[in-house]
Amino acid sequence: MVVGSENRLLAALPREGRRRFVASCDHVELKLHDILAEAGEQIHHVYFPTAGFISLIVTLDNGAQLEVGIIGNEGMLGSALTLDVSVSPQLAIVQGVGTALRMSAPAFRRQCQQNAKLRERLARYVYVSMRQLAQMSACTRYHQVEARLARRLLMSRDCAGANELHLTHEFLASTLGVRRVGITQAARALQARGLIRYSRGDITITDGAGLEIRSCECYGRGNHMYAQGLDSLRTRSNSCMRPSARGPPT
Amino acid sequence: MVVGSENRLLAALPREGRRRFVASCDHVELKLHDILAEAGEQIHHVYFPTAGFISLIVTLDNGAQLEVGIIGNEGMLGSALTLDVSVSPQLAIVQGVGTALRMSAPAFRRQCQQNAKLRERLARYVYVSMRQLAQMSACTRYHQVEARLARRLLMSRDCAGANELHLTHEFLASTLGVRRVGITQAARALQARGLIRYSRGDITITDGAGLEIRSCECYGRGNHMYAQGLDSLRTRSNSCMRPSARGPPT
DNA sequence: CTCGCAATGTTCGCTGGCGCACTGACGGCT
DNA sequence: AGCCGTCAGTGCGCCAGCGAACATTGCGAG
Repeated sequence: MVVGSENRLLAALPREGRRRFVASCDHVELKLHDILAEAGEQIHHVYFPTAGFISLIVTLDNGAQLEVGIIGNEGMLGSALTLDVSVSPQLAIVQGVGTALRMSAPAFRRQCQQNAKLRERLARYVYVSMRQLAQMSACTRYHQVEARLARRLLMSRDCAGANELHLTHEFLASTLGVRRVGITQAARALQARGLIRYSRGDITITDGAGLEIRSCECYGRGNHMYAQGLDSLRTRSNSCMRPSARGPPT
Repeated sequence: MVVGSENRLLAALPREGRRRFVASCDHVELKLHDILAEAGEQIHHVYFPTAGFISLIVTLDNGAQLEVGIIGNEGMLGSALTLDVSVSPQLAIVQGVGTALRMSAPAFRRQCQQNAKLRERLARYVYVSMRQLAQMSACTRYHQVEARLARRLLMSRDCAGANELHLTHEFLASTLGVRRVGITQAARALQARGLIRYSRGDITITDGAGLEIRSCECYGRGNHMYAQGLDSLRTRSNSCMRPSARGPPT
């Protein structure tokens, strides 16, 4: 398969189990702004993105929203089912066009029951997700807009697998929970340093390494969490805080 | 057993399984500032508080800390083990003196393997924890100090099972990730409304209902999540956002 | 009784981000 | 051509919370 057209959560499964799993899936397109799950509603399908990404969004009573996580080809939407809960914890919206493997909730339950290796992988994924949520909390609290923007752009890049992104200031503002003007300022600062270029919804990362430096530690930590999730968290006692590659683009 | 001396996560287990489970536990005291787990380190024991509570804390590179969750008698410390991961995701410190049932990690793994009902309960708990983390993220981002303080006091009350709390401004500041001065201001505002009284580390909630009104929605939502966790999340499609009682004190 | 310390009260200037409103630029559609 | 919608730039007043001091109070140890 072409690099990037694979879901890395499934890629780590043994060949045979993966074939059976994928055979029960549909290949679907992720269209911009598709709502794949709503907070508190039943989960009908699980999604394993192979390209593009999905935002997980918390909505408060006053209507304020905050992105609490994104799901790219390193993860899945609907992991609550692995916890035997069929209610979606958050709103899930496609924010980066792409494709995904989709499976119905009942079929997914059956696969989980039959496939121990799958269960194990997914349990790890849930664990990593929890760490990410906690890290995001602190990030949102303490880090400044410019650093968070840099982090978010890098994460988008990793999901998209390309340095060219289609993200408007307006959208980035809503995901980071700040004003659009705040993004404009931060983006200009990054552009002034030659790290990105942008125009009318197209953002190009021109210096990924530089952007990492301006981004907050949460980017590296996140990568490291996923990297850990891929190998043995069971036995090791890792120091757990060193950044590492989640897979820079082509 | 005396009300409040029970861990509610275990209380929901069938009588026989619970007896076997508790038989493998030690009864231990939770002493103030005991560190029960460190971020990235091995989990040696799991804890089921029966009184008091444990803070989960994320630490950033610059040393800034933020409490991302608390564990009282509705939960457990070490749930990562149910995900087959033995590395603690966060720092866990006793912030409210009390008692807990403690079990070694290997024994806990065995119990999980043998006891399907236990696994089911714990999976639910992990799910609820994830929702809480996400909610906290948004709360920390958008809600003001006074409302967050009110929420935190109510949560402490529920854990302690009493309206008299022992919490200094300094401590509350660190958990909410704000300055001590911010707590002083917020606490004075709450006291002026006659909702609490405090002096030198002793805080008394004098009007719990009033405090709920001043607190942010996250308090009610949290309670509702736990309440849901106790009954069937599997089949229902709940609207999921109505507050309800998590158990006001005696 | 007194010293020391923990806990709380208070002040002052600062700043990051907010809310709002308006402007300008580009591009697709009719 | 003209229009409209999307996207970005700018200015202005505002405020919650920050950071850093310093003052006060009450309690326990010696």
